Amino acid sequence: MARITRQRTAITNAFEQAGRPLSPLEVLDAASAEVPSLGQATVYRALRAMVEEGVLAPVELPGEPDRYELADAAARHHHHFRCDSCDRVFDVHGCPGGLSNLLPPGFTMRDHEIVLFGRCDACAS
Amino acid sequence: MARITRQRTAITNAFEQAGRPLSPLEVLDAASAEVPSLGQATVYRALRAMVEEGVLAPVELPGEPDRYELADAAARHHHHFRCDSCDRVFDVHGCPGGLSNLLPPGFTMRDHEIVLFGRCDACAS
DNA sequence: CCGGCATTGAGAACGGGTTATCATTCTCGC
DNA sequence: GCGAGAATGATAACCCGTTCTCAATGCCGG
Repeated sequence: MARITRQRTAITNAFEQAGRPLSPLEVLDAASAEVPSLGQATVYRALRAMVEEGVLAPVELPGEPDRYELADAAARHHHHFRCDSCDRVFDVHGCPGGLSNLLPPGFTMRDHEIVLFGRCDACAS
Repeated sequence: MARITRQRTAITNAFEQAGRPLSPLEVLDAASAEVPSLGQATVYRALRAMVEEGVLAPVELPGEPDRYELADAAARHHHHFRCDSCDRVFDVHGCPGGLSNLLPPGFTMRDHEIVLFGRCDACAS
């Protein structure tokens, strides 16, 4: 995984232009505009490689296939919003905090995840 | 789905004794103590029927198969804790609130989910 | 206590997301 | 510009949770 190919460039562009977590299929759709012959095997290979390289971070939501987002975006603590209508996922910045107060006695918290569900701005209208 | 069988009774007992969300396999393990011949098809059938009857509610967490919990427990707003060590899921009562403040402009929130990760009391020691 | 028929259980089949295969194509060091 | 070998793409295969199949079992109304 060292060579810079048209396919990898198109995949990277897809993430930079989207600015939100993308599923493998969304990546395929977006990058296909740039490289029409793009196959899903290539997308999966690239995603895996980019996660190993630390360029992408996986985003997993309940009951759905993994999505991915650029690691530098993931580095800033944030959560996710999933639109009921278009199924797209968006980053949500900020965090209510105080979650450790909810823990039962004897439990210790390492991390937490918050997912909001509703309608995005495009679908709300 | 009208008959009361040993299998269904054992499955119901498993939930009442556990007091936490159970995966189909956890249900199979627990109820097998009471009905050794229990098959997984029966567990899946019973879970589906009980969800349709409104007795159970599904609990979905990122990257894992669905779990289920008694509907009356689910009726009270709560969230979930997943132990890194034993993979069990527990209910967590309470909610930080104020999540709608995190929404980007134009977005509307219908619901939210919070999952805490860490070690349960049994695994912390 | 019978008998109809819903339920069960073992195993096969399914479905979707993901990964492997392998001949072909393309990148890039030289 | 060459050539080694990495990357690609079409397709088959895989994984694993879930559902189906069907003969055997067992619940329960009468």
